[in-house]
Amino acid sequence: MPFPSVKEQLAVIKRNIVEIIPDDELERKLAKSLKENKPLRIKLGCDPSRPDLHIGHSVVLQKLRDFQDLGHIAVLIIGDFTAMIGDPSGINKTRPPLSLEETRINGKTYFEQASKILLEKNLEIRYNSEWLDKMNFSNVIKLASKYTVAQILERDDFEKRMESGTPISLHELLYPLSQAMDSVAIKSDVELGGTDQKFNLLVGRAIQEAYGQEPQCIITMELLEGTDGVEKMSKSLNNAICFTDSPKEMFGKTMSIPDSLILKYFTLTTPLSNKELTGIKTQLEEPQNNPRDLKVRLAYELVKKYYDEESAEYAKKEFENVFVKKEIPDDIPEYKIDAKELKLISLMKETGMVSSASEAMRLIKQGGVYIDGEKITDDKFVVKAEKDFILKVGKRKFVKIKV
RNA sequence: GGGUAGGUAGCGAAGCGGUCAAACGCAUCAGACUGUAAAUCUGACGGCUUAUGCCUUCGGAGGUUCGAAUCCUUCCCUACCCA
Repeated sequence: MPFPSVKEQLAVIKRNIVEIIPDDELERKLAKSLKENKPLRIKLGCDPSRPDLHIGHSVVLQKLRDFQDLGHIAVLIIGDFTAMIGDPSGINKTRPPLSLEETRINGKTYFEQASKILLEKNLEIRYNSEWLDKMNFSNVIKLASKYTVAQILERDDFEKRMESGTPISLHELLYPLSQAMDSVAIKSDVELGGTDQKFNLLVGRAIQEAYGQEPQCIITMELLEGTDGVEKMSKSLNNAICFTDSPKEMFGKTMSIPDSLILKYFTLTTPLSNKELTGIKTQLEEPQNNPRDLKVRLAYELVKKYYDEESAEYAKKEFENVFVKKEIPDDIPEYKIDAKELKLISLMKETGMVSSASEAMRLIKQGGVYIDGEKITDDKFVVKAEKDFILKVGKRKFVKIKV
């Protein structure tokens, strides 16, 4: 008997989620699957236009994994079709449409990263161009007839954009429907998503019903704020901790999150048990504890999860060295220079530490540039290439200059 | 199809013939203080080997003027109202 009891399953499923809609329906589906010994199909859609996964994504991926562990089928939908069209939603005009090939490549790296969390068994990967690309205009009209303008405009961001007068392209109104078609195509029983996806997920229910299917349950999960502590984590906002970040980066970025997020990060992104989480909560409330120490633990856990214990240990040590003891990190990029003498400004530009000479100048004047630990304040400083040295720019950029 | 209001640096938003590389706010970066936290303070924030200098910017293209983000023509784009 592969499936645990409904009760046991629900206990796992309900951990760290915001909402199940409708609650009792999920229970029924689980009971039925148990009775028929047939796994549920759990859908998660992803956008391959940005192939870098971050720990914000991990929240929902982890939930998908939970379902896998319970014996259900995870259906990962790569939204290559959508990515091919591009998503010129008002603000995001710059996002270029991808070619089919690019979406495949991204889809692949997406999967590679996701496999840090997902199991290979009980996994089905589907590209939505498989069915969406085949729809002709009459199919689209038929689909569009199943939902009303008023219903679509209920969506929060549409409403806001209407109010503020930002443009909404017609095809954007169709996106929720195309996502809903994915649910129809793969006959999903449950769809996962962040709370911001609630609307889209609900449309999925309506459309499945309109196409004569039993509607999926939806499960929404908390969104994770980025390292800035305000905006939701996103690569383009530059506040993301990515799966592909090096252990050191991952550790450092984690250390920079605001205190208020420590518990949330622990809860949503680490495998700690409820009991351990309670312990952390208590510690955070006790004033004699420095929240920094808990962040160190958090950063350690994260690196351990995405790499291993050894990397975590190393990242921690490096962090202590560089930022607490103000020492130079072990491994820093190297750059070889040929000239015997070189203006510091040129060097900074050449090594890519700054993007313009003006910026270099500014940094020097502001006291953010060090050579072998010595602050350089003269913007006309000329580097003499006699021996190797370490150039430090700003808080965390180092380069070793080789002669 | 008709009308109205608009398009300014990463975003928001002033400016409406010279003193505009363009106020202000946010974001960003650096410095101080710290726990690479928050808050706060200081400074920077188009480019140029930093200059009381030059170059490129105010939707696009032309034009008027000694001089244009500011005026004119035209084109493109957006929202709103009417049909």
